Amino acid sequence: MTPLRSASEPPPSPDTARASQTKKRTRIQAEKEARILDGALEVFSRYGYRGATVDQIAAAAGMSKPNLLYYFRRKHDIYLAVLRRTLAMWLQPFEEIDAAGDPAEELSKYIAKKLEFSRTNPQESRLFASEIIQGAPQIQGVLGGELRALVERKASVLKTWAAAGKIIDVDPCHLIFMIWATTQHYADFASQIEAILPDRSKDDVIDEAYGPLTSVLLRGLLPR
Amino acid sequence: MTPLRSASEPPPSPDTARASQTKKRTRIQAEKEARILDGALEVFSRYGYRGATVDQIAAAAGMSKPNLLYYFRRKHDIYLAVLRRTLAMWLQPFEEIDAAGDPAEELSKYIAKKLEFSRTNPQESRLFASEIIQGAPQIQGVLGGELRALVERKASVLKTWAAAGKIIDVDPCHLIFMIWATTQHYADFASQIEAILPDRSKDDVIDEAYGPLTSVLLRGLLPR
DNA sequence: CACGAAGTTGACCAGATGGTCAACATTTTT
DNA sequence: AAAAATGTTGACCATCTGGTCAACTTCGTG
Repeated sequence: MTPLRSASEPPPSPDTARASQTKKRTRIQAEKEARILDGALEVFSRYGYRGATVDQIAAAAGMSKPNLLYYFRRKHDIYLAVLRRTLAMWLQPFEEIDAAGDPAEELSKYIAKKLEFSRTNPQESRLFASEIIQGAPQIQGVLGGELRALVERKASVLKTWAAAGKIIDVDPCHLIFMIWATTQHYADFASQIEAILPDRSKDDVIDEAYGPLTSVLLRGLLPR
Repeated sequence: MTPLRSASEPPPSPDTARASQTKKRTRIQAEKEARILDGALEVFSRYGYRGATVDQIAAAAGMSKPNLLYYFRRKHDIYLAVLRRTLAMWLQPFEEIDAAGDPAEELSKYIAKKLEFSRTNPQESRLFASEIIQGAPQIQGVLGGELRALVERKASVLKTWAAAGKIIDVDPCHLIFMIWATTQHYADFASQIEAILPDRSKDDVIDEAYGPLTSVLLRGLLPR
């Protein structure tokens, strides 16, 4: 199981692939690597790791396969790079929950941010979901380390709020899961939603979702 | 796009594969086909359609590849068969929501059933999720047909309840999505949950989830 | 038990896939 | 402008994958 290195750490071994070089990047490197990550996101989010092919990714990135492999020597390296980028985006709103803020406002802001993420980054959401459904083989470490610590920290914030009578007193982890599940659903299960509500655009559905989500979750969470 | 045929319909063309024969099935057929579907569920739910290999499925079913292909001529046929079985299981609790029942009780029963499905059939849940994340290429028809009609019917039940002041008045489709998302989360994202709550068993987590889920959702849904 | 039907498999095939490499092209540096 | 570094690619290879087939074994039934 290859661990996820942060982009700033040096590569562990000699590696001619350009994407792993820590020294200065050329203009072309930066541009091509960005295109590759975008193409890879598209393909991996649709087919999962094993279902995606390097040829597909190269085509999506608008370059030849050998050219792509000049920047990322292995399919696996591309996957780790997109996954790392995605994980960072996924985590950010969660970190921003402010213990000092008003519970109702903080939670409704968090719900709004997660819903907005489902609108603007559905592929990232699906890539993440796909990795987890498949047992999170590549990011187990991060989930059990960084994410777990973060959840514990935020859970204790929710506990404080509960102790102060500001929200109801139930296991905060499950509250967090509820928010994750309901908001990510609009990205991960978009094709199901589209089939069920064919007359409404994806954007409209997410606009509509905001009301029911906040009203049910906040009504359910806040004391009367 | 191959449509999903129901198991009782005759095959569309001459087909020597045993699984598609409508006439009498031998003892061996029934047994082997069941083993294949179980093995296929295991593999497809873990790797998705493209990521799964026929060899893997054969191994999981405890037989040789040619032997497996004697019962299902194509990988695609196996996939459709498991998916069909899964879809039926997935739909059943939803159909059982009773318009004449008490809203609070009906909804809490439905939540309990879905949560129980996540406990007893996590692979089915993940297979279904995987298919939908990948754009539902095989079951678009069913989603836009049967499921859509079913959702419309149940949505109008919720609307009736809302009109009678028995639940709050928000778009019922989004309420349904909330219940689906929160309950399925415990199967689909099990590996994430396990990483975050490593001390609790899967079964315990689902036991714990029942309280927060019903209390938040019902508090959020029912009038004060 | 005999005979046809059903079930099983090793060997095989064509195409797809991840990855390499030598040769060539372009960009950057001196 | 020449040299060095960086970027690009067609052709190629080993392996994997879905699927076939002829030969063989086992099963059900009169």
